Amino acid sequence: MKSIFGRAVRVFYPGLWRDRGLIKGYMKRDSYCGQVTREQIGKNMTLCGWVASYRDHGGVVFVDVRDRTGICQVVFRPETGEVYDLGRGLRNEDVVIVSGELVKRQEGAINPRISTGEVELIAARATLCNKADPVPFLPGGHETVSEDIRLKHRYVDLRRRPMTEALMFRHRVTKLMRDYCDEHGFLEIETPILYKSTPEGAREFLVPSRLSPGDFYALPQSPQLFKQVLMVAGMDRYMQIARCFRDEALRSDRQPEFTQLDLEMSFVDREDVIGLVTGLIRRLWHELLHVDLPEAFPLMSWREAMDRFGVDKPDTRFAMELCDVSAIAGQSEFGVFKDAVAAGGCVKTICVPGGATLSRKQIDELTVEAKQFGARGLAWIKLGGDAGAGQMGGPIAKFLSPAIQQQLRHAAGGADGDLLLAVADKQEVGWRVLGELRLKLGHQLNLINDNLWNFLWVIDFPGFERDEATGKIAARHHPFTAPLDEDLPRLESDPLAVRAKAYDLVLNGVEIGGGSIRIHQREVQSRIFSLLGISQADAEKKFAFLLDALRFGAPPHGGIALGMDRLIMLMLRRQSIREVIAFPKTQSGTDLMTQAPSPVEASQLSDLHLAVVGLPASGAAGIKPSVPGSGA
RNA sequence: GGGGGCGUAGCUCAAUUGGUUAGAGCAUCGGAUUGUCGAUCCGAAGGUUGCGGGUUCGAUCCCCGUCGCCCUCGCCA
Repeated sequence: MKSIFGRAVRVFYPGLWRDRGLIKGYMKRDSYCGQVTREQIGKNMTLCGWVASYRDHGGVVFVDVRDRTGICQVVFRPETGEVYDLGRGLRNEDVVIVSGELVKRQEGAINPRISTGEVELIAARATLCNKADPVPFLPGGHETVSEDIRLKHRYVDLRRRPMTEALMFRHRVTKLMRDYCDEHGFLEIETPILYKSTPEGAREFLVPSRLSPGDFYALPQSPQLFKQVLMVAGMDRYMQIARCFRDEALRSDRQPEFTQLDLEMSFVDREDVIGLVTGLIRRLWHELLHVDLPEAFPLMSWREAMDRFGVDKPDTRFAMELCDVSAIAGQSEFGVFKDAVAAGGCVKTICVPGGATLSRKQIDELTVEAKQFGARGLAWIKLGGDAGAGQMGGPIAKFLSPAIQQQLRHAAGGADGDLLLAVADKQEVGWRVLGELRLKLGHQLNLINDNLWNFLWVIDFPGFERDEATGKIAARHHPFTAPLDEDLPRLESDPLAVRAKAYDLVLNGVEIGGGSIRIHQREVQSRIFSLLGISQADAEKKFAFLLDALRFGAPPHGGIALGMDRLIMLMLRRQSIREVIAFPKTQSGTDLMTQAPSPVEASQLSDLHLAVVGLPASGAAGIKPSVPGSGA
């Protein structure tokens, strides 16, 4: 059999091993534990791995040996002397090399629960490479170990089957992405990690410069500007599995450093990028999940997404869509509705199927939720129920005439037994509140079919929005996003109505990627800058290199970035991206295994011309608890 | 930065209204055991109840503070 690693690894130190009472012999792995099969019965082979479990019957001893591919049972027999003695001394997570004949298991001793359960290796030679201390938890255990323990001893955690599989799966995803991009003419090009600070958007990690005292690099939030420069440079198509950094609060689907599949293409329009990425996703699902996705994913305008689902990343696996009933509710005698519509706002509803059975307490909880998202209150109407068939119940029903009630019921598509929830407010509040309640209720009422893979492209995003705090116009995506051609004339007259050539890829209500066609004309770029209140001087200062590049021959170009961590999390149906990242950080940005971040030597600080100031009184520079939770 | 949950043996969890020496399973150690596979049986060892303070005759339990982890809102062009 061919060597797995393609080269022999010299690890044989006879003297050392003999001193430790180990078995002599030079053995090189020729098989992986999880890959031994019936067809190999009768062959001699050598396995390497970790002791997953041992069962000592006084005579025969069974040891399950595990490597990243799986588990194989090894049998130690008394007649093998010192090999047997070694075998019966093995404990969990000891590292061993075992050679012997692969045999068919006896009748009745077959274990159908593991793929190698029909065979076993009869140990003829064995080497104990390293005795393991008792591990904090067993990788094969059935109990759920708390996440901080897992993170602290990640090397043990990664031996657990689900984690090993996640990392192997992740490898296949990135491999396939590279292959696909290569087939489509992309070049993989690295971009700098030490980058220039561009204080738009997310907070950046800063890196002090020793050679330029007082100056700083920043870690890139994404390689955005570099990939555009690569297009100007004529590379035509660029891809990178790129690490990105953002110093913002963490969530279960957010890490301070994360990975994107970053793409950029020249001489393309929106449809080209969408088509290419759709093809990539279809390939991934076909080859890795054995699911055939439709040839094209639905396109939905941002406006339609907001009107129907209240969010710009709709989960279309269930209905319960938003319904604007302003025209009807504005005619009613219910002051809250009437006033909201009169003030230029709206009345929106969702119809909760079977929701009439919700208790008053549950509805009150929804109201609390609604207020959290900015609503002043939540109106509710029960259809049918105590009020009688075809009637409406609840505190506001009495303000609604029979005619209005009929129209409402018809518009919202409700039937007896349903619950109407209504928000009367500004349009944005209506979207937000009902969009969030829809998702919450969708989960709560089990309306979501977990087997669906509902992809869609959200397009025609607004290019700009008004910053609530400053009142200024701000770019929604980034200031290099091209507006739709037909909206260009309105850039100055009605900027908030200008739509962008931006697109997001959404899967089951999760944004897994986004991109845009960029501006490649100087004239358009300066109009955008003046709209955003960025002076020529400011623009030069912040983005000089990009503006220069645009002057010296920029092709039309556009691209996209896919969030690798989220994508793989969804493919594997994990609850957190930490389950698909080898060494993730905690919610407070610390690494429990390495204890990063940590204080540094005073000399390191002085080399960098840095001084630590403004720490809380108790925390003098360089002093903090060394081990979490230990109080040490 | 705000809100919430959790913190007891190496791990997963118990512990009556605040009451005697804080228990169990797994892991570890010793012994038995020749077909197990979450092996089984007998025995042993293992604890600053995250840390600090307070209330009390008495605190794992109640109160305050603090640290850590998770969820969530803000935040993430």
